[in-house]
Amino acid sequence: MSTTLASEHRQLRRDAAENRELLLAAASRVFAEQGLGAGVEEIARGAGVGVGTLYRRFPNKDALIAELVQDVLDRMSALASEATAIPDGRGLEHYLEGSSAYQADHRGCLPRLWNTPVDNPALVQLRQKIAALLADAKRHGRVREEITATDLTMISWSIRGVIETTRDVAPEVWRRHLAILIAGLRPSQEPLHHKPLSRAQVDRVLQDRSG
Amino acid sequence: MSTTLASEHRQLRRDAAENRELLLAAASRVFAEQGLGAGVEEIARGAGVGVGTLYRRFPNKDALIAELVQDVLDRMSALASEATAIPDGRGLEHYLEGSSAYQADHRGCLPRLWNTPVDNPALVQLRQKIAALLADAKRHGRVREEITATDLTMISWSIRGVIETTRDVAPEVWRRHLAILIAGLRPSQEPLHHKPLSRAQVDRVLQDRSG
DNA sequence: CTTGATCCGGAGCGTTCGCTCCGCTTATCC
DNA sequence: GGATAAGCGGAGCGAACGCTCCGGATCAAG
Repeated sequence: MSTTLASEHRQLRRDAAENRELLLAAASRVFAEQGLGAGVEEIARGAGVGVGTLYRRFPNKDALIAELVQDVLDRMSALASEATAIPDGRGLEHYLEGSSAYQADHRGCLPRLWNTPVDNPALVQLRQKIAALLADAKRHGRVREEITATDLTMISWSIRGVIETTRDVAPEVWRRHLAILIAGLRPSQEPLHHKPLSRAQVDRVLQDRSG
Repeated sequence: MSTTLASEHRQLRRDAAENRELLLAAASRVFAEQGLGAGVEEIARGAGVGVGTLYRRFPNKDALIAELVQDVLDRMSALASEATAIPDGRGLEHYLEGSSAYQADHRGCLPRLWNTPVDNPALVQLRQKIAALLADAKRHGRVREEITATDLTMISWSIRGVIETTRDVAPEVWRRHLAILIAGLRPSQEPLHHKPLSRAQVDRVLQDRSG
């Protein structure tokens, strides 16, 4: 009863707070291994608690997933920051490889972004970093001018499709697919002929997934 | 009792045979609209019959899906044949666009290929046509030598990911994604650095999906 | 027309999955 | 240590889905 309403949620009993953390850790692990389709029972068992406890800490499965989004965004942001240090406009390629590798190791991590509001500060910040990487790549002539940030989002979705399809048989082929995509980003005589997604459309894709 | 055992399945009563066709037509339509997740009840209703009838004609849902594979393969083959007539090595690009457009209009059509045996004659033939298109594209310098037929399969999976993600918001953006991919296939100074899938790996991906 | 094999509809079974409810336990405060 | 609010496990609910079963309808051969 010591915290004010301003604080996110009221003080939990020590055991309850601990279980909450155990649940988040178990969920992260189970989702990474099995994808978001993993059952709540398995997550609870992984945390050493019952499903009842899970549902006392989180209103539903989606809310539990939403809490994990921050981790993904933080990891992506870290990757983007690392990439910023890379010279000659190669940072963008480095970032695309790193974020794809992360996706490959964490099954449900991209669809997990479903539930984040589009004005999530971490997301906004990540987008800024990616935009900077893109601008740098263009400046060094490694990416053509007509490529937009939304094209990079689309590329993520595309790589996700390859990873999901091939993970069991050839867990590293997405790298070849990414190489082809990167080659497609290079300056070229042939324009692309088709309009990119607008930012609003990307947001709607992310949002529509929640319902 | 007039047909010999050589014929696929014994003579059905007229009403039964008719219902069988109605079910296939309904399944094709419902799967195209809703994807393979559509319930059997809806398919039966679409055909104007009960679920019992569906299960008397087909041992299970997967078998019903498998019967539809032939349609998809036939359509793809037709597209590939059309593409063969296109000059200057542009046939491959035409085929990729056509098959992607077909996927965009028929939700479950690519995962539907799950259930086809890898030695399905129609599949073998389709692969030959695609290989010819690829060779022609290389001959005209529109695609680099290191690209393999399995890369094209991987590209299909990738486009499928984009289509599934964006269909509701921007049903045509997959075209931009494909344009980037095609640009990535063009001759280039930079080699791809990563090995392609082997044919056997592609087959295993298709096969593993059935279980 | 009769007769019997064939086929039909749809209620309902078993399973899976997200989620709730309740009798018992435990941390925390005095 | 005693009181009590908070927390706990897991049986079980309801919905969704693939599939089965059976009493009654229907086609077609004689």
